[in-house]
Amino acid sequence: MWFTESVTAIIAPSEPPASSAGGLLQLFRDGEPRTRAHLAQVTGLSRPTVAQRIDQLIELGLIAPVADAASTGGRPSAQLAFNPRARVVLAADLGALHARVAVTDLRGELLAEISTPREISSGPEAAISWILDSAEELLPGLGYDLSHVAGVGIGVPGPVEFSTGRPINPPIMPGWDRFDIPSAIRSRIDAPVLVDNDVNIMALGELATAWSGVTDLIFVKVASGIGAGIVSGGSLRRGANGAAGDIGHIALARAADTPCPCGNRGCLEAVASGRALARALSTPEAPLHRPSAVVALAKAGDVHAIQLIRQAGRDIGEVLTACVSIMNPSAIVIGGTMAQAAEHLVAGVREVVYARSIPLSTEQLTIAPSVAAGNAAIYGAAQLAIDAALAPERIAAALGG
Amino acid sequence: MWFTESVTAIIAPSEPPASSAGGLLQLFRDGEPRTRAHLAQVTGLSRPTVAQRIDQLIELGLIAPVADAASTGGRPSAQLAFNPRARVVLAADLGALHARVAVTDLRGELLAEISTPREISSGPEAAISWILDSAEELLPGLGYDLSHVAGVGIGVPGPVEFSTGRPINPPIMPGWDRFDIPSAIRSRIDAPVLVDNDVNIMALGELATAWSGVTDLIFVKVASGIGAGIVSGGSLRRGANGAAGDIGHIALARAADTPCPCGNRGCLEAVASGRALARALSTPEAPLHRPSAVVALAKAGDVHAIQLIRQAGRDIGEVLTACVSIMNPSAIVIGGTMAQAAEHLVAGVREVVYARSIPLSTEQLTIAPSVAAGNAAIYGAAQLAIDAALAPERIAAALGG
DNA sequence: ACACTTTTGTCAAGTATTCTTCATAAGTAA
DNA sequence: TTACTTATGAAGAATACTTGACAAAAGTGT
Repeated sequence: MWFTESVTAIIAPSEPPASSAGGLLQLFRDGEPRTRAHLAQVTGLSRPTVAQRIDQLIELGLIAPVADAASTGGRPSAQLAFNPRARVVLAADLGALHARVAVTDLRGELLAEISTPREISSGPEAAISWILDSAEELLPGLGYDLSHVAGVGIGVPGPVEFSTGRPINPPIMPGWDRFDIPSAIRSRIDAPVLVDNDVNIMALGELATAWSGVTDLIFVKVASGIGAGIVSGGSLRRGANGAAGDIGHIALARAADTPCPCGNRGCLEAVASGRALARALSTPEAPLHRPSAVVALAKAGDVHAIQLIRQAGRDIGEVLTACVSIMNPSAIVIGGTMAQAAEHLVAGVREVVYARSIPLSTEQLTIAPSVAAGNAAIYGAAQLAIDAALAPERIAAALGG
Repeated sequence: MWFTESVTAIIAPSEPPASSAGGLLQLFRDGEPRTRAHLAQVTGLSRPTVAQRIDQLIELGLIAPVADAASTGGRPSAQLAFNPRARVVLAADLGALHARVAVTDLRGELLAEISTPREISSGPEAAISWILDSAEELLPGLGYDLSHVAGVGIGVPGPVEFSTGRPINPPIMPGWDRFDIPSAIRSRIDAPVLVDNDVNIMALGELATAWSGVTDLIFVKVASGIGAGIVSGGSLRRGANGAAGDIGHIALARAADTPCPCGNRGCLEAVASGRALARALSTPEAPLHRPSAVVALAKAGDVHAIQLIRQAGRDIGEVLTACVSIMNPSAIVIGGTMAQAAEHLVAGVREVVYARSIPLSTEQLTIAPSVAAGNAAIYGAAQLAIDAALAPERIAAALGG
């Protein structure tokens, strides 16, 4: 059954020919301008055909002429380039205690955003309304309205069934269980809506921002908790239940006796998360509640805080060594609140990973702090939306309708 | 650069339209017979178009008419089915001390095979010759010759650069480093040649044999050493250096002080592999050299051996718990020599994995001994060859030439 | 200013592919 | 046997793509 369906999807005519206008558009997504002659050459299509496809894309506004190329002795080629401002996408990052909505262009460039403290526990209806209202607030100033939104990407702090966009038993999102987020959004926006958990979204954002060309990457978010987004073979791996990358609850020898809120003992998260560090640094006189407080101490030069962060890096490195052996990635990126003290954290991770792994696995391995940093989630959400919005089948539909 | 190239590949005309004859063939690979009308419906193509494609496939012999379907009141539909005997593939499994070659049909059914003790250390030229000579010995009896070989799949006991089919720094394959296996085979067989390490091949074999429909599976080979083949999102993940799945050298708390031949201490393999168990059970009077000897003891009811195997299962389970958290597979399959004592090994694995993992990850997780067992490698090699042989672009080429 | 080069854009014709239509074949039910 | 149903196969119509050609555009060099 699955087989029949999946293969049907491959050969169904709804899937446009790979060399359609949509396929041509993919070539432009790197932002490089191209001439029609060049396109005809690389695609193998004839010039009239390319010209016709290009006309369609110009019609949609997705491609626009730019300054001509330098002449090579005769008439200079007219150059065409992707027009990322033809439409916009909505990117939303919902955290436990904050929310952020951004409008980006089709390259993922941030055009405007609203960020506010906001509790996810106030429920899905309110959150979705807030996203949509924020969008309607931001768009006019940019010269757009809801009808220009080509896609919506949303990150939430919990597990999500990606195919339906519904949170599944999220521990910190009361009222969200199996709530149909895409339908709620689509009541006011006619565009694809993609929902994923925040860590996956951040992995995508980091990948798009700083690691284009990398096909195997692990993004580790170290904040209150610890999680990872796994990119393998060029795309995000979500696993059978969308639970892939949940490295916070892998057992750590050093943590054997420490209880973890998950019910087990010895989880990585129980000793190396921002929450754990905050607790360890708390004194009755000066209790610390947030991971950011730990970072602040470290930045202020507090030796104890720095030592603890470094040790947390080692602990995380211990678990990442297993990840490296299993996945053999070419990059490990450390993000999340605690990565604001990245130097100490990354140093600890490197120390352990390079010491423990077999040479073949670390030969091409880079371990680095997140480049996208605080913007990883919003960039990732935008990326998810853009990929859906510019998929060839969607372009074909736009031309057909 | 990478981007341009990969997208070019997508839209290049050499890539046949998804609805080509080759695409149609994929529908038949499940073995179910189908009518032309049904095909037209599921593909969205018109009946004459389907008929023409089918004619091409019949021409190639890949599709053949079978008994008509029951009439539904009028003329009964002619049914068509995949003809797995149109051609054959060669599957080879080279181990450290044995070698095996099989001829299978295009469904992976074993038609004939040769198996022999053979040292991989005798070098690549001799091994390749042996494979080819064996093929020429087996094929005539089946009514085929080398020209009917549509693909060759080879498993070797070491890391391989899959894209080129060359072993890379293999520890136990002296003389094979960077040897171009596909070229050597192609000197006598004009067909795609795929080479991969034995564990990956076994994972594919197991997947094809017993887990069709499963997209996320971890196959663990427990023999002299310990390794895993990772299937995620429906295909094998090899990682950045082809080193993915190397779980034998993940650190294990219980093994902290045990030295491992890899140079590190505390590797899983150092305490839970067949080699380690054989050493642990050896006495000066009765030294054990092979994992199979350990299995034999267990089968004979030796309590100490059984206890050790069970503990090895727990140790492996410890590492697999990390794998489960990272990949969230829906199946873990235990294979390799030691899996001949599967009940004890799997019991140990289950004990730890189900105890340690978070519920969401284990919700749909099956842990089971290999079904393909001793045939996993040869089935996997066949599968690799078949997939390459029946790829749409190859069908298109066959029709074009 | 003028000839030359090179690219673009477009048109007409030719080819290949796919769809539509219709006659025919092969069964069932009365 | 006859009427009816359904699948098949072939011919013609429609569509999409390619080829080749050519005029126009926009540069360079004299």
